[in-house]
Amino acid sequence: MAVNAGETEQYLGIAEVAERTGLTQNTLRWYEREGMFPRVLRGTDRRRRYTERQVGLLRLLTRLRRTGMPTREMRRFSELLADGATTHGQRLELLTAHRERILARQAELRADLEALDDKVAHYHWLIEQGLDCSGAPINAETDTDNGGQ
Amino acid sequence: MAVNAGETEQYLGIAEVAERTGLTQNTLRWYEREGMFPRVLRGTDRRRRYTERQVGLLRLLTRLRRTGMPTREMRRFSELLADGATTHGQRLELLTAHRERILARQAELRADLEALDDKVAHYHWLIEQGLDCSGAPINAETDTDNGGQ
DNA sequence: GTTTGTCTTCGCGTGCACTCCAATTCCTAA
DNA sequence: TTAGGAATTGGAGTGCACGCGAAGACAAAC
Repeated sequence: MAVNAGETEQYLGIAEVAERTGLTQNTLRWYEREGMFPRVLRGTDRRRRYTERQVGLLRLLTRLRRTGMPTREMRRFSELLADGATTHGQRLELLTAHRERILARQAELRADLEALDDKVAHYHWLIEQGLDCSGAPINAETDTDNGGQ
Repeated sequence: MAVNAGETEQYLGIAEVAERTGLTQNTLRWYEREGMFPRVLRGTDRRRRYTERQVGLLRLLTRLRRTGMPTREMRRFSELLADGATTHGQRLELLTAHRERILARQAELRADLEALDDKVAHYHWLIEQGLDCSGAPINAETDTDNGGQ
């Protein structure tokens, strides 16, 4: 430990950032190499020194990725960041477009969950009817179930 | 067309099933080959003949996959189907476990969407303050933004 | 009876998002 | 001064879920 022993203490080493963001060290390096994250400042020992602000950005990126944003869009976002305050509009555009995808995904999930619930209810019903526990009655072909609707 | 010309008409060709399930023909064949779907009956010409019931099952499998079920679990489910009515309990178990995952995913999505909304609001505010459109004022370093709370 | 078109099987190829590795560098502790 | 341990780099490998193309079979159309 004590990555920031001889320095300002306000900078974070990669190990701590990994722990705080849930990303692995490998992923952090890979994001940076591939341009998904702006270049991180290095100390005199060539090691990465993250700021609190950058950890915040990583948390945002984690959420974007987890909600299905492809890496090339994260890259695009990172480029816009590097271009400074003149790109706020474009960043907003990118984020709102992604927001729409999340909403669509939520609707899809809801519908899929509902269908699954119907199926679960159906199985509960079947079991209550005694159609389980190796007392297989009537027909026992390959497609004995997956009922109607 | 006319896959079921010389036969009972109640069977469906792979093309129609692909269209009705949203899966490609490749995926349908692959599911079957890899055991994610029970063996499909063949006609005299060796081609697949699906039943309406199987289309229903495919729709369920599509929902399971779309909601993140790994293929080995779909395989497991398919095996249970082949074992007939004695496995209703195990199928129910598998489906309810997956249901829990969907609920967790929904909660995660909600939280991520909320964070994104905060971010979007932040950018709206920034732009209203005039911090856009190449009139970059104050500081224009690499990390000029992504503010904490 | 040849063409056209759709299907078959088998197996290699692809895209994405990491993940791991080897060789090296640097700081700290003994 | 030496050893240990954590971090660095570039590049190769992995797992998942398909995608795709070749070679051949068969039915209906011409």
